[in-house]
Amino acid sequence: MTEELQAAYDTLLAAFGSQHWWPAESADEMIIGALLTQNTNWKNVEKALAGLRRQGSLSLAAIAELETETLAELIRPSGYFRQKAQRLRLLARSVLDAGGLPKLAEKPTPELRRWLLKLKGIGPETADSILLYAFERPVFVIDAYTLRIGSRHDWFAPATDYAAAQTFFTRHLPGDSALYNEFHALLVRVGKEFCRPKKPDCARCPLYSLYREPGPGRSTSRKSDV
DNA sequence: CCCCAGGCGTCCA
DNA sequence: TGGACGCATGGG
Repeated sequence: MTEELQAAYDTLLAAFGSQHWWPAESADEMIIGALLTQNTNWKNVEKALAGLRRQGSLSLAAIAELETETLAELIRPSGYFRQKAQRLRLLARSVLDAGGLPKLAEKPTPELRRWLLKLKGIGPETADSILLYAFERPVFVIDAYTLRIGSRHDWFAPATDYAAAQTFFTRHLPGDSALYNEFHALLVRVGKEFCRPKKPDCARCPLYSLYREPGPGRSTSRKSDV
């Protein structure tokens, strides 16, 4: 399985090239984008980030000072803008109260992850995205595409939850943040194009040649990975 | 018109 | 513990 995963990574990298994630010019911008992109098209997030940048508010310090209503209007294009304004402001204030990002970076990864997960609006994917892309910790990010692609390829069962899927990847890959960075970005890339929920285009997917129809007993014979 | 997007919190069985 | 639902804009 380790070889199969490596083959998938190599195939994706050959097909799409390096994705250069996260697309942000600062850690602050990365973290802001991570919150805004929850269940939201990245194009919409870019509009919201542009709005913040135009106001000189594309930083956690600036956001912490904005009124929630003002912030909501600035990020409106990213959707769920009332919720996100509240949660983004809370996140910004929490980071500052904790002494800023450099201070937070002193925490070991498990403690930092727990700290992030306590914040309203930060779930496992957002927390792990921040850990990987802002703090460069070797944490594999799971998202809807990853779950879809992973179950499709029988890497794990269809009902596998976030933690179990994450365990699967970390068990079969070396703990390398650069690898996790690129792999997750590539999974999102291939997912967007070929693995949409109701419009999958598996036959043209670069991973198709690696896909094997589950044989008798195979789909439930992954006890070693659970 | 429908589908969907780089989720999360809440509620309820 | 897990499944439904609300949150919302904007592009295809």
